[in-house]
Amino acid sequence: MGLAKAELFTEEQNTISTFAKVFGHPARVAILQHLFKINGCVCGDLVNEIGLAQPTISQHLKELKHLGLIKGNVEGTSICYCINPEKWTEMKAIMVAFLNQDLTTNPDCC
Amino acid sequence: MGLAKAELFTEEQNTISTFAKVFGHPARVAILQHLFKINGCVCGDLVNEIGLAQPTISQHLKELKHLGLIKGNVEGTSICYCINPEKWTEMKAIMVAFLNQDLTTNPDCC
DNA sequence: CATATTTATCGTAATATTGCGATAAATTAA
DNA sequence: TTAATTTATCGCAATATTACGATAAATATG
Repeated sequence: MGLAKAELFTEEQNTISTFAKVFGHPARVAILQHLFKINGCVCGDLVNEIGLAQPTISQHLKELKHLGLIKGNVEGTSICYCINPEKWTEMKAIMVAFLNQDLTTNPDCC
Repeated sequence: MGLAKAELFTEEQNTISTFAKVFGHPARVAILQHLFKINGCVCGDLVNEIGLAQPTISQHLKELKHLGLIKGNVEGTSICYCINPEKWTEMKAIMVAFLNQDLTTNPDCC
């Protein structure tokens, strides 16, 4: 049904999957990598950098902004988007904790 | 159109988004956390642990297995699934490198 | 072999995501 | 104000994901 039953899961599990979901499209990964590489950027640059149409890029930016991972400020006729360091750090802590679950105390059972 | 244009992106970007996608559903996050907590498990246990139907759990396990993050061995009438430590470590290195992009050299521009 | 148990697969319905053309909205400049 | 520039939103089509009932497949047990 294309619908995750959020109420079945812990808040942590839902948070992890929400962050993971936004990284689940290569365009958003590319946007974030580009934002890290330069200091802020406008949507127009991204349209050239990535090969997707302007409305599509705008939509991906919206999703990243909705999670707070990027923020945008109006700068004349264009908009300057950049990483939100505080939110990125917060997200990173959650994701790394998930990824760092101890393998050594769970030996291969199979 | 529901279809990511993989050819527009680098192999790294596609790899990151593929791993992220599998973490983009709370049920799969819950399955992995459960597998870390105990030493291997069967699908039946997961059906009780999580509130989803058996075919649904089986489908999620299939996706995790397809990426190599878990492996399953036949054990009588049931199947013992567990984390694949090598693949987990490989995935972790890729994801952590993405998450660890340097924030300090990219000061907030907005 | 027949039955029970466990997991996988099939088929289908409901919902979500992706992509983009058309167009609106916002801002700057002439 | 008008025109140009840039980004956001709308609307739609195509594809993907999620969930699960029904059922098949595999294995163990009597």
